[in-house]
Amino acid sequence: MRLATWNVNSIRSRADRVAAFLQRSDVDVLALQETKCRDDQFPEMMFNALGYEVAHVGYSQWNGVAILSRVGIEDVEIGFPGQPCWSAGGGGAGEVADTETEARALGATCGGLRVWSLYVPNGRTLADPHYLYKLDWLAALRNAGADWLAKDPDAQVALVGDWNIAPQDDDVWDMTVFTHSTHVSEPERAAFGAIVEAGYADVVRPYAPGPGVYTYWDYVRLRFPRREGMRIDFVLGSPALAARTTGALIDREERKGKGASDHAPVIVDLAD
DNA sequence: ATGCCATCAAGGTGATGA
Repeated sequence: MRLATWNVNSIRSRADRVAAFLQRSDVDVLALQETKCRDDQFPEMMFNALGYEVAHVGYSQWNGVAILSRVGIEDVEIGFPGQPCWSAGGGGAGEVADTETEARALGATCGGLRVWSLYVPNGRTLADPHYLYKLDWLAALRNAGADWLAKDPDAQVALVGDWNIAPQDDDVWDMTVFTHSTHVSEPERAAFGAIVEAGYADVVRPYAPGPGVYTYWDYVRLRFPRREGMRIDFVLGSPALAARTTGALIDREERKGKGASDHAPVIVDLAD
């Protein structure tokens, strides 16, 4: 089975590229992030025509996650247990809390594999409330993930998507550029490490070692041709899933040309 | 060995991204 994850930065702008990628790469299950649309706007029929079933959650032009599968989609779950809500404006006396669970996590069982398509909050800046939200979100994900393995240590679980964290210094092209930035801070790296500690291994890195191996390149300042990127998209697998992994790759080709997402797809091959 | 910011909704600009 072939599993992939891709932050597409708008599915409506990228639908043709995604369809071509599915066919070219022979992917069975594809998790998407940043679809940037509501459910009724998702170009589902185009993927149905290629043999894929679609599960999606999106409430507005922000966030949005999906799973496409040609090996079945069962037990679709919007959000993971304990997923924090984003809240703003609710702190002061007399203020009305503005809270919502954002469209950042979608689970589904595809061909016996429990897949979670995840779009971890960006964090914005170290001083921004969104940064604390990001850390809370990751801590809650760790707890949910630990729970799944406590209930079934042999579960085949894939936590995939845009983690918005560069866990190692080699995962950015120049650490000096990221001083006092999000994505590389110790609390973020600790939060990512806690999920690894809970039993979810990066199954891609052994097959795509750095330095200089990235999944994201900013649109500005020739970042891609200059090979100035970040490794922030990951497939973390439970022990049973990691044991099945036979290969992995980051598809840099998809970052090339007009109309590319700023992220490249990450692909994992699993033994049948 | 790629190509010099993109996306959305709303409005003619602002928010978001990492």
